[in-house]
Amino acid sequence: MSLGSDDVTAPHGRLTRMPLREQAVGVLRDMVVSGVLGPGDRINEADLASQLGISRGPLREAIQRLGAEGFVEFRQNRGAFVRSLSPEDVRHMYEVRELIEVKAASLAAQNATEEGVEEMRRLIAATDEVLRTDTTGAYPTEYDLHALVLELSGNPQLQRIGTDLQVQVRLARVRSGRSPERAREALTEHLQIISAIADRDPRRAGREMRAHLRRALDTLTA
Amino acid sequence: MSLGSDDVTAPHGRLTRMPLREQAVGVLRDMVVSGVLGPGDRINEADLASQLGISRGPLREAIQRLGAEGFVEFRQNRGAFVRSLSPEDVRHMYEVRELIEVKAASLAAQNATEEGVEEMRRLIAATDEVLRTDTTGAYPTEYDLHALVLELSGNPQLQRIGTDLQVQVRLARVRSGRSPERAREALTEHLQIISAIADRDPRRAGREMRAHLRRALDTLTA
DNA sequence: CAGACCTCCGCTGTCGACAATCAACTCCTG
DNA sequence: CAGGAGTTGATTGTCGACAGCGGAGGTCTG
Repeated sequence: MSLGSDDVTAPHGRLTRMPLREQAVGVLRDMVVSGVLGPGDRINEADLASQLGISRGPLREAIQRLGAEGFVEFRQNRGAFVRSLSPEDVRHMYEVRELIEVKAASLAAQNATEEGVEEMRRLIAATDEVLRTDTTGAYPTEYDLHALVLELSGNPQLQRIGTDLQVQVRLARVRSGRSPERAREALTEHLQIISAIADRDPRRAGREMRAHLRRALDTLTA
Repeated sequence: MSLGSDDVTAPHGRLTRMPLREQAVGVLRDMVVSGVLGPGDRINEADLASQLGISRGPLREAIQRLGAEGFVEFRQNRGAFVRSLSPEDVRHMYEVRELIEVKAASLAAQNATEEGVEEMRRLIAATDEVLRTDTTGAYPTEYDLHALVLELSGNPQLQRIGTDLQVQVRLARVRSGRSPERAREALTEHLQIISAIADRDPRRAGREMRAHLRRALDTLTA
C-alpha cells in the first residue's frame, strides 16, 4: 500500500501532486471508518509509515490533523490511539449534529441555488433507484445526502464542522451495522428531507432532518 | 523566545514536560490573537522555529493542528498563511456560534452542578467588580464566561467546537477593538446570562445568550 | 508464591540535512 | 523599452538518524 504515485488531476487539468500528508490523512480516515483500525488501537508510526511507503514526518503531520478532528487521541509519550466512543460520546455527538444539520437543512431550503436543487433531485432519483433494488449500496448516497445538505447551506463553517461530525459518527457505526429495514426507513426519511428542500420549505426541512437524526440515534443506541 | 524549558505542573503536582508541539500550538495561537501575526501573513517555518528555539518538525505538526482548527490556511508548496476573515466569514462564524452557545447556555441551565453554579456566582461578582472600576480588564472575564458556559453544558463536543469558534472569533476582533461603551453593555448582558443559568432557567439563558451574540456581531460588523 | 525492582526493547519525540518547488530577478530578444 | 525565458535564492516537503521515555518481562526478595 504505497501512495507515492497517487497523483491527482487539478481543476484545470494540470497534473498536481498532493502532499503526502494530505494523502495520508485520507488513507487514515478510510482505515478507521472501514474498521482496519479499530477503536482503541494504537497507531504505530514506523509500521504505518513503511506500509504507506512514506516516512514518519508527513505521517505524524497527518496524525495531528486527525487529532484535531477528533479521530485519534494522544497519550504522553505513547503516541496516538484511535478514539473509542462511549455511548455517552455518541449521544453528545448527535446532540451537536442535530443542531448543525437541522440548521443546515433549513438554510439549504432557503439558500440553495437552482443547480443545487437540481442535484437534490438527482439524489431523489438515485435514492429511489436504491430503494427499488438492493439496500447494500445505500451508504454512499447516505453520506452524499448529508454532505450535500451541508454544502447547500451556504455556510462553510457549518459545512466544515458538520462533515467532521458526520465522519466521526462513522467511528461509532463501524461495528454496529444497521438492519436492512432501518436502511430502507432512512432512505425514505432522506426523501422527505430532499423534497422539503427542493420545495424550499425551511421549517419542514429542519423538522424532517431532526426526525431523521433522532431515529438514527435511536437505532444506533439500541 | 525559547520554550524548551517551559515545563508545566500536572494536576497532581508532578512536573511534566509538554511536547514542544503542544507548546508551539499555544504560542502560535497567542501570536495570532495578539496581532503579532496578522491576517494573511505567511508563516516562515525556519524563522519561527529558530525564534522558538525548536526545530521545524514539531512546529510543522503544530501548524497542522492550527490548520485543522481553522487558524491558518495552506497553499500548495507555499506553506501556511494566517487566515484572513472576510465579513462574510465572520457572519458565518457567528451563525454557527449562536447555534452552539445558545444550546450550551440552555444545557448549562439544566445540567450545571452546584459547584458550577457557584463558579457562575463568582463570575457575577468579578464582573460586577470590573463594571464598577475600569473596563480594560474586561476581556479575560469575557472569555472566561463563554468558556465556562460551554463547559457547564456537560457536552464535551459542544465545548470543543465552541471554544474553537470562540478563539477564532478573536481573529476578527484583533484589529477592531470595541468601544468602552460596548464593553460595558456586554458585561451587563453577561450578567443576564449568568443569572439565568444560576436560576436554572434554560429558556431565558438561551434567549439572553442569543441576544448577546447578535449584539456582539452587530458591533463587530459596524 | 506474591510483589517490588530492574533490565532491556520498542516506540515516540526531536533534530539536522537533502531534494523539490516557487517567486523574483536578470538577461536576452524583438 | 516591453515581454519572455532562464537563473538564482529562499522556503517548503520529505527523509533518515539519534535520544529518551515507557512498558513487558525477567529477577530478586520477603
